[in-house]
Amino acid sequence: MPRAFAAGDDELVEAERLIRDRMSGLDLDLLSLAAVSNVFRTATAVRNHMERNVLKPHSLSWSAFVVLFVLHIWGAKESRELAAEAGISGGTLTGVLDTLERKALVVRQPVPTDRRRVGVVITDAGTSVVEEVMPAFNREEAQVTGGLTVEETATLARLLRTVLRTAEDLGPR
Amino acid sequence: MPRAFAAGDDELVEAERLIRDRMSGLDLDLLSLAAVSNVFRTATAVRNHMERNVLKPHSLSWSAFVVLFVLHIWGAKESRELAAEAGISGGTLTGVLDTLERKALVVRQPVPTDRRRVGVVITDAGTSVVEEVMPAFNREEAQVTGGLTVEETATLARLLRTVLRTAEDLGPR
DNA sequence: ACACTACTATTTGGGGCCAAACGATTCATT
DNA sequence: AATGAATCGTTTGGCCCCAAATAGTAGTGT
Repeated sequence: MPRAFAAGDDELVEAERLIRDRMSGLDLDLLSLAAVSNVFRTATAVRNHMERNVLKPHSLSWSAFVVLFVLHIWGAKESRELAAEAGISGGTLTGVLDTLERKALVVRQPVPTDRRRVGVVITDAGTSVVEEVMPAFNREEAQVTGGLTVEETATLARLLRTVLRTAEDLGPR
Repeated sequence: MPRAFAAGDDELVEAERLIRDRMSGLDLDLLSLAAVSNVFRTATAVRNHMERNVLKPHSLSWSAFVVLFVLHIWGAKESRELAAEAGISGGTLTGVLDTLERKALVVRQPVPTDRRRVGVVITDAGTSVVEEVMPAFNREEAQVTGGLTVEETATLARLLRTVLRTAEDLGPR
């Protein structure tokens, strides 16, 4: 929803004219600005849409669903890997797991061989939730990409993967 | 960073095989799943990169910077529009403005004609920050899109804009 | 055995985020 | 003028988020 960096491809909207004017002295790469901005704008819009229409009815946060999804795919995971897989920090995962465990969608299990580590297992209730939410989720995904052809959708995924790799390889530095 | 929905175009990674297996009964549209997932993954990775390498040195949050940027472009804005432009809720903006005002980067001003409304003006210090951060920000944007040709970058922006429009038009329902 | 180092999940502190409730103000109808 | 609805920014409550500090555990070398 942020209109801040609004920028299409051909159509030059008022916002971008303004940006160009106000930033003229700064010698910016407006093309990459538009692309990256649209990544954020799109992600925000789609995520809001998903949270409101799919997740909220189940009282699930985004991260909670991702964690549940990962567990459903992989069966069980230890905290450490789970956080990496879900793309959140360890400290955040602790809170998310607290919430999920309170709802009995997930269970923490001590690892016998190493008392530092904690295993996480999805419960039957948790599995039910994923299997109920996932199709609805995917239905919305198909909706939001409905304006693209199949080829365009594939292209979009490919181009994004390239950017993703670059960003990850760039690292924190 | 979330590897959860990892999915490229041609290369079938382990994660997607697993997803296909575990979700085979659910009849999912894996193409739109891959595209949408990559939007999130890319947004998260790039945003993390930006926050760590560009924003954090200035002790700025993502939203704080967007708000500052909007104000720099438009000069001054009222709360209501500012929130819409920055893509955050009114309640969130209140907090962000508190933070920005505490740092003297922004000032709240009463609107004479309507005592419900509040105008927000960027200070000289705030302007300096934007003009200092923006080029660095854009440099990183150019970096992360460095793996794409100019045509591909433009295509990416265009495809995303289509998805963005669709998602916004879909609305909350 | 002992210290040292490295790793684990958790806690802490400071924000950010939203929806819903709230109080103040304005507008519309009467 | 007065009442009622609409609109504004803020507050509240609950969750998410991270980085840094912490406590507990395991491994390593001496």
